[in-house]
Amino acid sequence: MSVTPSPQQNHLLATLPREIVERLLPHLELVDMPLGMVLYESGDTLRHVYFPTDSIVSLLYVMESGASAEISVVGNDGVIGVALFMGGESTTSRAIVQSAGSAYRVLGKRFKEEFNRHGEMLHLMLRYSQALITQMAQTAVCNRHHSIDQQLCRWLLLSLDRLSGSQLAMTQELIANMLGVRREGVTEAAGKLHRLGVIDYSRGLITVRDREQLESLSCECYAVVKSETDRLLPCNASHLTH
Amino acid sequence: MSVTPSPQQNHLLATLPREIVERLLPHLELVDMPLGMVLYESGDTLRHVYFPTDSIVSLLYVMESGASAEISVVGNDGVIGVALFMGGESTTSRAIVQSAGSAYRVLGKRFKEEFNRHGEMLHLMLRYSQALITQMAQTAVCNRHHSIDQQLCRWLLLSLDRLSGSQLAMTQELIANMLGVRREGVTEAAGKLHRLGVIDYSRGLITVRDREQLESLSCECYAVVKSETDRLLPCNASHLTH
DNA sequence: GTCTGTCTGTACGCTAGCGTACAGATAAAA
DNA sequence: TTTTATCTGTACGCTAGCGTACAGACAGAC
Repeated sequence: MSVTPSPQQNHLLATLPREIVERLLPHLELVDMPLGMVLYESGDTLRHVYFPTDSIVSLLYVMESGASAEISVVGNDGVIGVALFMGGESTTSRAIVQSAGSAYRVLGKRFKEEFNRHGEMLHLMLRYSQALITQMAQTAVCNRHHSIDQQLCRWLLLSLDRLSGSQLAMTQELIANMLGVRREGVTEAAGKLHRLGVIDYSRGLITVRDREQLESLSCECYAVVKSETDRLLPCNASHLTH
Repeated sequence: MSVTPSPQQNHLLATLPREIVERLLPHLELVDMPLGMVLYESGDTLRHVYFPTDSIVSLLYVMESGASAEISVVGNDGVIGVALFMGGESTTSRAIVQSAGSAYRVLGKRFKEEFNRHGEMLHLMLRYSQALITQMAQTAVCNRHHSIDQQLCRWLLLSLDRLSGSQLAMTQELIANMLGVRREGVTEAAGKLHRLGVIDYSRGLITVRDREQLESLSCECYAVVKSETDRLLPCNASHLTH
C-alpha cells in the first residue's frame, strides 16, 4: 500500500528509451489519484500530462442534460492529455479517476519539448493515440449495437486489464454512469453474471471469478480493442495478458 | 462537372505553407471517388493518404454480424489515412466513399517524409486528428443517448458541411448503414423532417430546405463537433459557415 | 410502352432499456 | 447499539427501435 509506485509501472514510460526517461524523470511528479478526482474538465486548458501507474482514468462526455457516456479508458497502458501534444490543448470531454491509485505527471510545456525533440517519443505517443482512437471507435460501435450485458463484460475486461488482480472497486452506479445506462440496468446485468458464477460483488467491490467466461460473454468489441492495442503497443501485450 | 478540382479545395492542403504544398504537388494524384468505393478495408495496410476535394468518405466499422456503424465522416475538411502518420499503418475500420466526387492522394511513404520533416505539416495533421477524435467521441455519445430523429439531423448537417449546395445524393438505405439503424427507421425520421418542411427527397436525392430548423432539431452533438473542429482548424470555419 | 430493379412507405408484434418507485441489505457514524 | 447513508434488488408500465413482411412508386432498360 505504502510502496512508492515506479514510473516504469506505466507501460509508455517503460517503453521510452532510457535517455528520454532520464531527462523526463526529474520533472515527473507523483500524484495521488482518489476516486472521482477530475483531472480536467471539458474545455479546460490542460496543464499536465498524466501517466497512471495503478489508477484508471475515464474520458467521459457529459451532456447538457447531465447524462454521461464514457469515451475511453486509460490506465497504466497510456497517458492522459493527448490533446496537449495533438495541439488542441483542451478537449470536449472530462477526465475523471475511475479507480483510485497513483500517477506521474509532467507539465505540458516540458512534455511537449521532449515530444517535439525526439522522434521516438513522438512516434510512441502517436501510436498510443491511435490505440485510443480505436477504443473510441469501438465504444461508438458498442453503444450502437450491443446489449448492456455485453457492454458490461467489455467494460469489466477493459478495467481489469488496467489493474493487477481480479478485483474492481466500483459501485454499480458508477459503472452505469460510465456506460451511460441506468443503474438498474447494471444491477440486472451484474446479477446475471453473478448467477453464472462469472463475478462476485458486494457493495462496490467486484471480483472476477471466471475471466474466460467473461470474455466469451463479451461482444467482439473488447477483443478488437485489445488486439489492436497489442499490435500498436506490443510492449503492453505481455503485461496485460498475464 | 468536367472542371478539374483544385488541391486547394481541400482545406488541409489549402492551409499548408506554400513551400510544403509545392513539394507535395508533383506527387498528388487526382482520383475519381465513385459512390461505394472502398479506400481501404479493415486491417489493410494503407498505401495512400487521401485529400477529398468534393467527395465524402465514411470511416465505418463492420461487425462480425455484418451490421455496421459509422465512426466518423471526412470530406474536404480533412484527410483519410491518419493511421499512416500515427504509425499504425492500418485501422480496424473501413473507409468507404459515401458521396461521389474526387480526391487527391499521395503515396504514404512520400507523405510521411513531409510529415516527419516539417513541423507545420506535423502540427496541422495532429490538430486535424484531434478534430477527428472529437467526432468519434461524439458519435459514441450520440449512439448512446439520442433518437434516430436527432441522429439523422446531425448526420445530414455533417454531410452538408462537407459539400457545396444543399443537396445530398444518398438513399435511405445508405444512411441507415451509416447510422447503424434499420432502413425503416430512417424512412420514418426522414418522413417527419419532410412533413416539417425541413427537407425534400426523392429516390436518393435529399434537398435541405430549412437548415436552421435542421440544426435546432439536431442534438447537441453536431454543434459540439462543429465548434471543436472550427477551434482546432480555424481555416475551415469560414468555408463551412460561409 | 412494358418490364424490372431499386427506392420508399406502412404496418404489426416483440424486446431491450427507460423512468419511476420503493424495499431490503450492509457499512459507517453516532 | 442504533442511526444514517449508501448500495443493491425488484417490479411495472412505457416507448423507441427491431425484425419481418409486403405494397406502391419511380427510373432506366429493353
